[in-house]
Amino acid sequence: MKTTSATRFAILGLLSLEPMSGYDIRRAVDDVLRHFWNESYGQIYPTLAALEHEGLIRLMPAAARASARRRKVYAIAPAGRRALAAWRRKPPVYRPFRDEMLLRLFFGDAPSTPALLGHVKRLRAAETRRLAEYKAIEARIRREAGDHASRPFWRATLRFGHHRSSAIVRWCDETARALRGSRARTP
Amino acid sequence: MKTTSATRFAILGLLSLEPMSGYDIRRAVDDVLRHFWNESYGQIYPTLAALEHEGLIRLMPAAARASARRRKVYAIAPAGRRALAAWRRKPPVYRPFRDEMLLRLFFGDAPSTPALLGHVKRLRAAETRRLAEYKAIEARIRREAGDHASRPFWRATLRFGHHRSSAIVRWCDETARALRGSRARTP
DNA sequence: ACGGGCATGTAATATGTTACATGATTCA
DNA sequence: TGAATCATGTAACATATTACATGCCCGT
Repeated sequence: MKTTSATRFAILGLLSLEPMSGYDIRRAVDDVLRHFWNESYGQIYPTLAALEHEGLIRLMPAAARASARRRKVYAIAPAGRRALAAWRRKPPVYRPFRDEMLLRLFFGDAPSTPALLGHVKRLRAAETRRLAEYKAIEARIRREAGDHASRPFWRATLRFGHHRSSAIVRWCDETARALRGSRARTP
Repeated sequence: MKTTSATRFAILGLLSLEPMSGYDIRRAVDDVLRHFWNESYGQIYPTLAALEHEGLIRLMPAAARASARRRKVYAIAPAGRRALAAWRRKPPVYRPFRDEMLLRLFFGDAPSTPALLGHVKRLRAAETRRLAEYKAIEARIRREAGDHASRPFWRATLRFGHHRSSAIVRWCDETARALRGSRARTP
């Protein structure tokens, strides 16, 4: 394996906060990393097995687990913390991004303009929803992580989302105006 | 094949502008779609074959080709134009995005702060470069596509990049300030 | 004559999602 | 007791990148 994937570090990162099962990790990703990350079970379970094999995480003894269920709770090992720290300092590799909405827009023409305006409108609604979510998360961080050492970092990622979504909303408004205008000029 | 991939439509879209070879398509993607799309030869050539098989594009006769070289130039077929038009109107499927820089930042701590500030600084430089590129492309559109019907659509995608990059630059500045500040407060 | 760009294509590999199989536990 | 949720795992499939193989054509 060549493994340039960040999946293992997302998992290691979450385990650095507290011990978790594969199921917990999935939930944590969906709950807290959602705005800039995602993982599926198909990635999580095999990666967990590999990480344990490499000694970066340890399976906690059943006795120490919260319930009698057959959950498998993993904790990060010292080698895992070191790997995480090293990865954190490494400049992220650039991943070219793809945007299907922009692709549609680029190949737009007069007859498709109403449909494209619909795409823009839906995007605007989605980004507006995100802005509201960010506000809720910010309140939650203030409440639950008042003094946590990670707070400034969590806040920074949140602010990224805020800046990004605000900019997209502004773009949607500008573009709706421009496209309605050009449709009027070119009937 | 289930084929929800937009690759075929990126190719169809480019061929709707003018007939091209696989090599040309790769160059066009890198040249004009670069800011929101990418394709590799490994995708382009097999997709071209499939598209021709389905009758969405046609191989132009060698005689009609610009040079005597063994280039294979494809033109979009009427069925291809129809498929492109139908796709254009379909709301884009949401693809969750992943940002490795934000992932690093989220799992940041005091000792890694200087490295993270480095990531932020490099991102700022990259987005600033993009802004300059957008300006150059805007001038080029004005020059080369003064009256082209696609101009409003091309401009809209460009404006998206502008809004996005500007917002990220602002976030970088804000975040650099915040992280330097919290490093000072938590030594 | 040869280096660089033009040009097509494939194989190996990486990465990821989705759907399914399986079953335990909890609670109304 | 039955539905919802917890929980683990895998197989099939989809998508994409990278590296390689191959060879032509043009200008110096």
